[in-house]
Order: sequence, then structure tokens, then C-alpha cells
Amino acid sequence: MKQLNIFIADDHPFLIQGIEKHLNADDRFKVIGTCSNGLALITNNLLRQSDVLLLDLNMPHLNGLDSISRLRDAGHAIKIIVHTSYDSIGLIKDCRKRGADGYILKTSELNELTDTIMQVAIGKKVFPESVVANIGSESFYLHDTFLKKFKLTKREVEIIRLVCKNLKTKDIASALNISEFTVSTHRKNINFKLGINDSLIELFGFAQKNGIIENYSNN
Amino acid sequence: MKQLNIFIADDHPFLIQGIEKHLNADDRFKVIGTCSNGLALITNNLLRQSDVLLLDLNMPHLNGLDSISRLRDAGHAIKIIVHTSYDSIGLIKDCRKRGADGYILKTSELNELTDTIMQVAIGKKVFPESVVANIGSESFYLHDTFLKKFKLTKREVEIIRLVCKNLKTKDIASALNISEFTVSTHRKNINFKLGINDSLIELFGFAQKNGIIENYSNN
DNA sequence: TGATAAATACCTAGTGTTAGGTATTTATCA
DNA sequence: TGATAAATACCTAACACTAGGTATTTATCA
Repeated sequence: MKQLNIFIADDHPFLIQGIEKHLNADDRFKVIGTCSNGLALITNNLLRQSDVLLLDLNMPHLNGLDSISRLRDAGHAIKIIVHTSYDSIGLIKDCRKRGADGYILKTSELNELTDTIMQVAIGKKVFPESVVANIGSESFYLHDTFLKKFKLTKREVEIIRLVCKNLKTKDIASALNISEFTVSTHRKNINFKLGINDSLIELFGFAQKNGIIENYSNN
Repeated sequence: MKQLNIFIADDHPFLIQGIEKHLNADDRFKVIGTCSNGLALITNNLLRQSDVLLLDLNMPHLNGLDSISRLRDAGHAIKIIVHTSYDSIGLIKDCRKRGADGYILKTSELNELTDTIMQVAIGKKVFPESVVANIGSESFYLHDTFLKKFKLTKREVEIIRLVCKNLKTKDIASALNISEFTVSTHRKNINFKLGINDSLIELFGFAQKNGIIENYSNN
């Protein structure tokens, strides 16, 4: 069987080295190129010979998301696996929409990466389970992650989003055409379920961590 | 010359592997232990035999900053080098205050790390240049980023931090030994300067974006 | 030293959040 | 159909935040 040619783009040299050694020690793979910034990536000729691109989202000059779009716009058929430490449903969805083939967290175990590469190489899409089933549906939070983990209902998640947009109880009530009392009850229940005590900030932090609100910012 | 025993704590297995191989290929170093979370770190016996700890700030269970404090409180003399992708003056300062010996960015070149380790091992402190000059002065935000951008004073930044930790005006007042009225005045001025209208959440977002509060999340 | 900036302190009226209740109607699913 | 979950609605007391003031003391720096 033909070896898979891998290209790695990540702004952390050590991480590149770690993955490179790991993959090269495996007969199925061969790392043929690496780079540390987005611009260097999309202009790199080695991409043409690569089967799979392992892509960090957080790079200088041109970020990972835009890199995906640029590559796809340019007609690249290379398989793209997003490799990030950011665990956000919104982000995963975005990557998928732009044309990524897979998504794996940097906190994953070493063998998960090779598994993902193999899957993607034969044409499968590999995204965290919770998301795959719900792509297209608007109600992610509901059926999978949140209902199970925190037992939040759809309405509650909806209200968290609005609260995090700095809408006041009154505003939310009129936005949703329900009573202020109802919104208030929901907020009370949300805080109870999440174990939050008198803290808007904690709620906001929770929403960020769990991808209820977008926050791809930073690094 | 004696080999330096290195311990690596990072929540990214690949990064650990990359650094480990790099260091082990160098006669001067030997990686004798690794772990992926803060609790596993501070309870690890191998630390006693280690000369240098390479520490990521962003770990589950117990974050890097608190790990530094815990180790120092427990009397550990091990040299600690913080290894993070978060480039914030405030954070660097905080690490130093808690007892770190060095600070290096994950985006650094491979040889910078070995240099830093060698320096730290012989008792030097290695922090990014921009900061060294300012150590001792308490007013980073002031002279650097914030005074110029938002004209926030040192006290105001301090109060933003506490607010973002969900301390109430009353708590902040007693923490700083000042009147509640004073805290209230500061908060009013902060909101005015930042153009924030009736929104704790916006303030929190601002603090995250500008590195006033720890948000080492991500990579 | 004198001007300016920063930090301190006080007051109030208005608005908003929270946690404690209770209770009814509407979906959902087995 | 019957049980359960979700969404709705109401009430209150306590607490917290905000924006509008004013005003004094303490640093800082030129």
C-alpha cells in the first residue's frame, strides 16, 4: 500500500516535531513538509504532493480557517484535518462548512490522530461525534452535549445565548414573546443546573467554554 | 558534567513527545517524567529528582499558575520554566511573582528552549526582554498597553481583575481595604472609559481580549 | 513648587438579578 | 393514554450594579 504523504502546519515547532516523529515511525505515513504560518502554507508547492494536511487553526499571517477557504477556493483536493486545542461546537461547524475533512483536539491521544488520518484518507469525514449527527439542525446543544452533560433544555440554551449578548431579562422576554417571569424562571433554573451562584460572569464563562457562544478569538 | 533531569507538564501529548525527543537527543538533558494535568504534577515523586520543570499553564484540574504556587509553598526548589503560547505581560509578571524561573513561548524555535533551560539551570532568570525592564515597577498596564489605549489606571485594572473573578463591590472593598464607595467610583470610571453601558459581560470580554485576566484557554 | 492625575469617599434613585417559593399548560414519548 | 419533561407564569425579599452627582487627599512629574 502506498504511503500517505502528510503536511503539517502549526505555529509550535515542538508540536510539529512531536507529530512528525510519531508519524514517521509508522510505515503508513510520511511527513513531507511542515510550516509555521498560514501564508507559507498556501503558497507551498509540497501541498500538491500531499494527501493529508494537518492544520492548526492558530497561525500567524493567515489563520487556519481562512487557510481552509483559500485552499478550497484554489481547487485543492487535499484532505484537511483541523488540529486544535479549541473545543467548540461552533468552530467545528465552521471548519466543516469551509471544507475540512476532520477535526481532532490537541489533547487527543497519539493513536487517535493516526486513526483519524486513516479514516479521512479513505474519504470519510471525522468530526467529534456530538456534532456529526446534528449538522444542519439548529439545535445542537439540545440533543447531545448539553442535555446529557448539564441537562439544559433548548429554551435554556437559547436564553443563555441572549443573556451573554447582554440582553436584560426584559429584553429577552420581548425578544421571545414570553413573560419576564418566565425568563426569570429559566435563568434561575439554568443557574441551578450549572451550579452557578449569583454570577453572570460564570455563566458567560460557561457559555464560552462550551461553545454556546462564539469565541474563537485569541491565540 | 551532570545531565539535567527534566520534567515536562503539558496537556498536549504531541508537544510532550516533541520536546522529549528533542531534549533526549541532546547529551545535556534527560527527560525523566511527564504528565498532562496539574494534580498529577504536584503529587509526582519524580519532581524531587528533577532539576528543571517545563510547565504549560493550561492544564486540567489544576492550572499552571496555581501549580507554581503550590510547588513553591511546599518548598520545592526545582527550577520552573513556564512554557505557554500566551504572550501577556501581566501573565509573565504573575508567573515571576509566584516563583517561576523562566518563561518561554511555544512559538519559540527549538534551540531557544535548550538555551533557556541552561540559563535557568545555572540560576539565572529568563523572561522575555520587554518585561525584564519593567519588573519591579507595578504599573505595566499603565505605561504600556492600557494607559495608551484606554487610559486605565493601575487601580482600575486591579479592580477589573477582581470584578472578573466575580467578587462583588463589597468583597473588592474589603479585599483592598478601601470603601465600597471608592470601588463603586472606580467601576463607574472604568465603564465610562471603556464605553461600556450597563454590562458586566462586556467588561469581562474586554478583560479577556486584553489579557487583563487569565484566559490562557486555547492552544 | 504647582499643575495634573490618581485614588479615595460619600449620596441617591433607578434598574436589574437572584433565590426562594408555587402552579398551570403544553409537548413528548413509551 | 398516561407519565414525565419542558415551558410557561406569578410573587417577593434581598442583594447588586449603574449612572448621575460632589469632593478631598495623595502621588506624580515637570
